[in-house]
Amino acid sequence: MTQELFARYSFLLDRTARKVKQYAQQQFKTGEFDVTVDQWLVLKNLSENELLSQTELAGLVFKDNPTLTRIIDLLCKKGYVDRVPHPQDRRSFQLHLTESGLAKVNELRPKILEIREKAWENLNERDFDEFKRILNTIYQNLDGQVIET
Amino acid sequence: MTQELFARYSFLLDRTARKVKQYAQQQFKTGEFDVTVDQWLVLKNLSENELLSQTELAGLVFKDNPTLTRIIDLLCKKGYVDRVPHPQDRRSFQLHLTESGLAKVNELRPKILEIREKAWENLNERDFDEFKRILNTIYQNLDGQVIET
DNA sequence: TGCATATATTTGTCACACTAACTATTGGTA
DNA sequence: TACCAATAGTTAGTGTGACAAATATATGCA
Repeated sequence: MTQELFARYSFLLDRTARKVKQYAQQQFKTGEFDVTVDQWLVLKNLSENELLSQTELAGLVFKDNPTLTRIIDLLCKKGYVDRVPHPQDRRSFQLHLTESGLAKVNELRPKILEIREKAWENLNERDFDEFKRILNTIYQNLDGQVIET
Repeated sequence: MTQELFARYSFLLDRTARKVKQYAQQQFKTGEFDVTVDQWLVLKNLSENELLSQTELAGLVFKDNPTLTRIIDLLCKKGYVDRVPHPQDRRSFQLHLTESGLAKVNELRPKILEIREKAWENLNERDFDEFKRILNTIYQNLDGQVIET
């Protein structure tokens, strides 16, 4: 196999992932969304799953614990999330979206879907399926674990 | 279009890009390569293009100038790169790979190609072409500029 | 010549990723 | 019961990424 050529995937992948994040973040900023792209991901998952612990949430969004700790810190400071002590396990918290956090999610959700669409101009549903398949295969190749879509 | 579904691409893309970088970095570490993944990218490009300015190099690797400044700082500290004052333009440097830097590139290149291969298990050349095409389309959609492969 | 504007690089700030080390707590088990 | 391994979360250190602002130098043009 054309090793040199294939090795470029890592460069293209990294470059595109950064562009996608940067584009979204820019839109977030001009729209004064008051959250970052990663903070949004966390908020969104919290709105779909109440009472998660930080570790559970970290698993959902595929971030490590230290990263999640800091994102939650910021979201608490902004008043979108509360850390509620777990009733049985004093090591752990149940994450709770505040009213303000829920309002934020509902406000942003449609706007963000619109932002996300821009990437798919000139691409169709088959491209999307292919893309998803390849991304997930790469992920699995390097992770050695089974993942769901 | 199934907006919600399509919007997942950003998550999958980000997750996979991080996994790819993390996997490589881990291999770099156990192999005691003495550089990070991004530092490697910079070294590699320097080995293929002598006498670049920082801005030119930044364009090649798609990093912004401040980021590149810091990466070059580290590579200088490690003795792999020198900043040579530009003979005509006193604002600018010509980046020069030291002997040690060149040796490092030659030492690492084959090892890194091997590491990069792992991602492509169960995938073929057509997948690679598709992947490249989609990544580049997304990039262009969000960038508005023409890019070469 | 003399100034306005553009360019190359650096610095500062905030956010995120990954690792390692650390605290507090839990739960099983000898 | 006393211990010990596992778990939840945090802190610290380093590297990277984006953006804005600062500095130094170049260049074009009146």
